[in-house]
Amino acid sequence: MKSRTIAILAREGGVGVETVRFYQRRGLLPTPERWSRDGVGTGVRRYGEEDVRRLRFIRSAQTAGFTLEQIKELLSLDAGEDRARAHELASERLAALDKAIADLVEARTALRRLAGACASTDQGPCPIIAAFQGEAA
Amino acid sequence: MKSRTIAILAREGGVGVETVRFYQRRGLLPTPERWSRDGVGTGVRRYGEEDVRRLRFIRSAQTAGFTLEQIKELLSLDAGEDRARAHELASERLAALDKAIADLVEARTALRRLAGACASTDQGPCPIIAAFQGEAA
DNA sequence: CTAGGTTCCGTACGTCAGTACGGAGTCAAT
DNA sequence: ATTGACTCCGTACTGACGTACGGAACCTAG
Repeated sequence: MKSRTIAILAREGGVGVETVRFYQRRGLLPTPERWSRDGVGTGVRRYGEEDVRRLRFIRSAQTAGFTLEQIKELLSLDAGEDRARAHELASERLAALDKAIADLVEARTALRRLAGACASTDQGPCPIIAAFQGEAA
Repeated sequence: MKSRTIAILAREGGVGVETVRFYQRRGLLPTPERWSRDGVGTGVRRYGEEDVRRLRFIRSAQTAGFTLEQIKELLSLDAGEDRARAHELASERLAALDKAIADLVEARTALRRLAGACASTDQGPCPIIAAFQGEAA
């Protein structure tokens, strides 16, 4: 089972070793006991499938815009029964995500106009500020 | 013309006074000379329409994901002739914007499934981690 | 003319999410 | 058994974007 060293866990999760340690300090990942096969010395910590899944989940949740603090809460909810809270967190984030997407689409429209205005003539200054006026949130 | 105090400029631009000063330090907004109507004392700095426009542009460009450093460059280009550079900056950001939007849409899909999985049953833990597996960039 | 609110300025602090460093201990291969 | 890579741990630093503080100067209303 728990055969991975921290470097392997990090690689499988697509992050750096320092990041794993950072998540442990933040309570997002468990810090297993040190362990040595032959019982000699203090050994190093070893990680299993479950840790890889948690780590990958953290990355996914981050792309959904959750903060590490919120992800920590989601992870704790995963083991518990408080589906109301889980649903609440998800809904809040979903609304924020909708707004973020709308904002970005709007910004893209404004920016396209900038690029267009810039390309439409080929002399003099590019009217950058004008291209943005009245746009975006 | 230049009749606004810094607090008024800040309010019209939708930011705080300290933020205006911060932008000045970063070279995104000009720092006009102090000026007193009656010629007595050193006076305070006054701001006009142009400053409001610049400030609003900064906010818009930020929602388009430009960093303050890039916005500074855009502002300097606005006065100049280097439309090739302006076009380059805009194109780069446009591509980044497209990717960001796609990522967020993907994250939203994953999150919707989470909320759905959570709502589909009403007992036991909400399968949060499972709902995300294999999703998102 | 005085009380209060503002402005000005430098410097310090805050947040979020890491990244880097350095020395001691540990592990795996030769 | 030695070498070289990796682990552990605390602490410090980064970068992007502000926010707060504190004292002196200033401006405005009563």
